[in-house]
Amino acid sequence: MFPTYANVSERMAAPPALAISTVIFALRPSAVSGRPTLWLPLVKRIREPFEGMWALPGGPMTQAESLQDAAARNLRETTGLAPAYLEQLYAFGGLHRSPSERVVSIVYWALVQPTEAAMAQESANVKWVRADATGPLAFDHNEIVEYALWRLRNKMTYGSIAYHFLGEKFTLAAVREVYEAVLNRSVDPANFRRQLMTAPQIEATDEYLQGGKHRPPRLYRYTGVEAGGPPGFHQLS
Amino acid sequence: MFPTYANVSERMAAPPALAISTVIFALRPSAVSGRPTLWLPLVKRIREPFEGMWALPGGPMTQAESLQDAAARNLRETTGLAPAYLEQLYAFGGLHRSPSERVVSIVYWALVQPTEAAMAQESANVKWVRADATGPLAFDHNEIVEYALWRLRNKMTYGSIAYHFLGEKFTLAAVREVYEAVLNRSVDPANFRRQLMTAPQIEATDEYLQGGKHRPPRLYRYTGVEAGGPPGFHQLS
DNA sequence: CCAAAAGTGTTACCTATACACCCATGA
DNA sequence: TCATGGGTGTATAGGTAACACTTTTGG
Repeated sequence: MFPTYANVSERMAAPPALAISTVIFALRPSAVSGRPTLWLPLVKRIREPFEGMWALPGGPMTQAESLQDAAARNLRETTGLAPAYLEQLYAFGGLHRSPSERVVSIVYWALVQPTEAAMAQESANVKWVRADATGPLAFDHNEIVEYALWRLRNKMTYGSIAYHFLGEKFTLAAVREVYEAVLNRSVDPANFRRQLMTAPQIEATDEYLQGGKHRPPRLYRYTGVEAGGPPGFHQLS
Repeated sequence: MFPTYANVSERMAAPPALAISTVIFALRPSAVSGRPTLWLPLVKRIREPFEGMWALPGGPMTQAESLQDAAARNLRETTGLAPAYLEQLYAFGGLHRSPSERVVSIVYWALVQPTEAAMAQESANVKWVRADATGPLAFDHNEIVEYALWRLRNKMTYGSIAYHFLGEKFTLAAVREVYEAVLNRSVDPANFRRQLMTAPQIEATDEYLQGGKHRPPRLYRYTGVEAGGPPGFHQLS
């Protein structure tokens, strides 16, 4: 099963195991308040260590994929969705993350647009939970989720990733609800609207969202690109 | 030398090689203008691939060290200096970064305070170059340096890492010169001074820097901590 | 006294924020 | 018509940038 080494020094020089994990965020209306809240999927561990506990989706790194591709595949297999946003979070490599062997995990975080069908794709081994109430997780995954939340909030405050939670067309109120859900505070609708209007990447359509109880709001479109990385580095591999 | 595998599928499942590299920034007065500029150390490759070319300091990952420790050791061995600032940059894992085998590199970036002695620690296999003129490097190291520069500038604009380039006590003009060197533009001394003064982490001493040609400037001290990570995550492993 | 950097004062402008107000629609 | 969210107007405060000005030292 494992490669054998001729002597001790070769064994010491062997690389740690390498794994990929993903923190996948989606926005879903709360059952109680109806307002959107942050959710993420977990998978149940079916072997030791931490057998039976919930953990972030992930798996061992293979030779044939780039890091980004491995993370995207991981996301697809877990949620059935294509990533609207995918970015590297951090490489975790502490000595005692896993009790059995040394594992270095490269963690990605993603935003997906929750289709009704895909969210229902739960099973005995996959469940979605609120991001702020995951319960105890395997390995150091609680820390990882906390850090991912911090990065998400940080990017949200000045950045334009909010749109990746939404579909092609959206109301400005929907964008505001994304902000409120992620930052966990209320935002003045009037000022928020003006801030978005000054951004050249927001384009008004001539459509209105019908079917609401009140005045139909105008729909807008996001025309920016912003891949999951710093500007000028279109595909960091 | 290399472990052998029983069949093809096991070989495919073998992990990629794992390496650590560091981008080490130091500020040194330019030979021509006298103003401080950004420099970094390179090492000459003594084996294939890219034998004879210059590359970032680095080496294979070992079982016994955390990622942070491995990077710190790497830095010490190359510069002889302790890191004033050390933070993970990115994990690079493209399929064709190395022509021979698949390598995933976890790259750290560091700031050091250049002592005269340490900067002189050059040899046939180690040289310091200006960060904006490294020449062609081995592997994808040119991209990595570019990305590290982008992160450095980004953190500098709002953050407090500038002090890690300096000693314990410094003049406000010295801080300004750090900004100007990194951001590559001039900064208004009057406004810059006021911005720093409002920051509570800057503490005035009652000492003045003597020996200059003009009015002796007051010395200040930095009392913040800011480890190399996001707030609340004191030691991401 | 002069040059030059240290350090202070003043003003214009821009943006975040608070909040009053009108508009359009379903019920 | 009323309730409610969509959308506009406006006054205020705080921060940034530009730049004139005073202070203090070495030569």
